Amino acid sequence: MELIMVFKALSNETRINILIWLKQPRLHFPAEELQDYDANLGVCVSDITKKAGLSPSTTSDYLSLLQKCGLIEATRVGQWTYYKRNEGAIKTLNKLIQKAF
Amino acid sequence: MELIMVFKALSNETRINILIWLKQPRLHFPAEELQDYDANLGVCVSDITKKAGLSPSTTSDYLSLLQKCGLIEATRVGQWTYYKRNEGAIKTLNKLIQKAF
DNA sequence: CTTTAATTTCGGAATTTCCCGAAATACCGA
DNA sequence: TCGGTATTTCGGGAAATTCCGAAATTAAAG
Repeated sequence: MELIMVFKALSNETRINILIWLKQPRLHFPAEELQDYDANLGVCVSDITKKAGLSPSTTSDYLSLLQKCGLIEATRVGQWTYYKRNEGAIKTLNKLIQKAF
Repeated sequence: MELIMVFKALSNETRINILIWLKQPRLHFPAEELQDYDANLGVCVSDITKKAGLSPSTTSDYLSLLQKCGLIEATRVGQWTYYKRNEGAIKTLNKLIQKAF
């Protein structure tokens, strides 16, 4: 968990929002898109793409950046990739920030 | 307190370090440079410049960026500008991060 | 096997950030 | 007022980031 990488990841409005959306998917995504959220898989890339209003490639880039620094995790199921928050890592991050600053 | 501005400010190694150095100046700056730290003024730009190993102009830029997003505050005394942490703002930031993520 | 949908990878133009040196400004002391 | 030190402002080249579209990849479905 590189503190500086995390801050770079979070210094972009869309990426911050993705993390917030994934905290409460039910609040931020249409119900019919959330069948797999209930299975604890997360939300798939195309749903996040729609919500973000960016191109699929950019959204995919952002998601893998967030994943690289540990904030979210991916599960591939068939042709879909589901992303959800890594709550453990986020808790660790909060503690790290508390300690460092 | 713009969360995104704060993250941009913190996505640079030197600026992170400045915040950490200012948390415990006695630990990070030579004793003879700290007369004014005891007066609760903070640490002056040239001391921070030496420690950072960057040019005075860059250091000055960084300090005013950190100030703009509220993380530190400046006191001008004669020809010196002293910077110290804004502990209140940093506490607020921690809470904000806790709440948002 | 072919088509179609979901996602990722890659190349690149536009924009922003990094960090410097030169110049300007602020302030003090002689 | 003049010279010297501390700091800030400004212009800009180099490097990184933003975000796209095209192409490649993966996988389901017909």
